[in-house]
Amino acid sequence: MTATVSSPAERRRNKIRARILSAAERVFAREGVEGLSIRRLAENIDYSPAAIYKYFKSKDELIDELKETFFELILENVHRIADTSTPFNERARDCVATYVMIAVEKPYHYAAAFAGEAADNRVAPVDDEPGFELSKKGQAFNVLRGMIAEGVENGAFRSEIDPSLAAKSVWASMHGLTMMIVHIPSFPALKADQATMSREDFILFHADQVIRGLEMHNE
Amino acid sequence: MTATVSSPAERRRNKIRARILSAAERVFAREGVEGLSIRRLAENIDYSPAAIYKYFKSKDELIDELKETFFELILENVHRIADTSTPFNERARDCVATYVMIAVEKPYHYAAAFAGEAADNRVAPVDDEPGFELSKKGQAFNVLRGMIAEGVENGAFRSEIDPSLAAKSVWASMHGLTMMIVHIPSFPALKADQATMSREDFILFHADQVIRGLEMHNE
DNA sequence: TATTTTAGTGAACGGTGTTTACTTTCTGAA
DNA sequence: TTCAGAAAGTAAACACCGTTCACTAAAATA
Repeated sequence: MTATVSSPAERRRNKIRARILSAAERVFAREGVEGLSIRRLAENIDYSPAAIYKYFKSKDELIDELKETFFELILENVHRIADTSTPFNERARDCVATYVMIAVEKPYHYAAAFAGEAADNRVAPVDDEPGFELSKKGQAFNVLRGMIAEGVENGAFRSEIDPSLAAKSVWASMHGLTMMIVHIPSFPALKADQATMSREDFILFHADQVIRGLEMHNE
Repeated sequence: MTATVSSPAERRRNKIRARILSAAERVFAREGVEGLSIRRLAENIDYSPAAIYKYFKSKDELIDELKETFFELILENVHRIADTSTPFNERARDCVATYVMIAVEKPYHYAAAFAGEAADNRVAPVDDEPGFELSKKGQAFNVLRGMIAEGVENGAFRSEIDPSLAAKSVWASMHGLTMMIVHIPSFPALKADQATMSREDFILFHADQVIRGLEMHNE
């Protein structure tokens, strides 16, 4: 599709860029923003600190790329579950659970992805913006919205539900559990109360609660 | 209760400590951790940077006190709603909504309260630990757990629900919405989709979803 | 080949949290 | 009242940080 008739120079450049990114990824995954310094990174790949700035405008831009790649991973996994043919309610629940499970595998990435004040949180292009490409985060949101719309249509969820609104609410709930686990490593066990449930089971329990909130009540 | 027969020296010391804290609070509320530097704080109260360290062991310890005071505010507000005599389901929903609404009034405080890896997240004292005092955060959690236990008892919530577990799930959902609003200032409006609902209404909608997840289904 | 672009660097700027050695001020007991 | 010891406060330094600038060396282009 995209014709990549890159010159040798360009290919060499991309290679070095990739080396920087992969060194950064390694440090970042282990120690987060705190541990990742330009100077340390430069030493790691045997360049001067200033050299990094020939490849990235700033530390933030570098980290942004790590985050985007990470959300690509989340998106792939959620998509895989969403395209399954298991019963709808179970499938919806597993999507929520999968988001959390993959996300918490790289706690620093996830936390960083939401740390910046006003990252790119678009959800649709405005009119016909030319080169617009939705962020992976935005794409993941759209999968969620589509799934909820499906539930409303097939009668699994309450008919008065607005899929866009509900998707935001569900997303907030997923986000919350993920952040809890990220920031409180022992979660759901709180200090001095015996853990009564494994983390995986708790994630499924939570996902179940979230989906239940959307379902029909016959009251 | 606590006999405060403080010497003049001690009172003077506490006064200065309080002055430091209040200057820190002012800066922190406006600009967060990034904006609050020891040097700037020192200049603000006309002391040398090193002087701060006679009153606080580290910047982190100083900020910890700001966070605890902040959670005291949340706790008070949630308690006030919990002690109301409005119908149970409505009351439960309002507790959740209030937590979020108060929390987002000081975004930097809330974000910081969960930023540190392993803060104090106890929920009960181990056996008879002598001078143990539950953090305000922990106390707020206990209010939530009590309320859910009440719901299970009076039949509003499903009988198989474990209040401790459910409280963690609900807490995660509240936390998630709060974090979303904190990190994405325009939430629930996402870029390039028209905001279809005010923030207050969305918080109530979310709280409602969360409580619904606990309710009986007659399926 | 001559010229322009690019890759890479060392040194500096202005900032950070924290420690250390030092002086001054206050306090509590003989 | 005097005097030892504690406490309050400080200037200067340490070891970092992200970023910029002036510069050289190498490669690409014309």
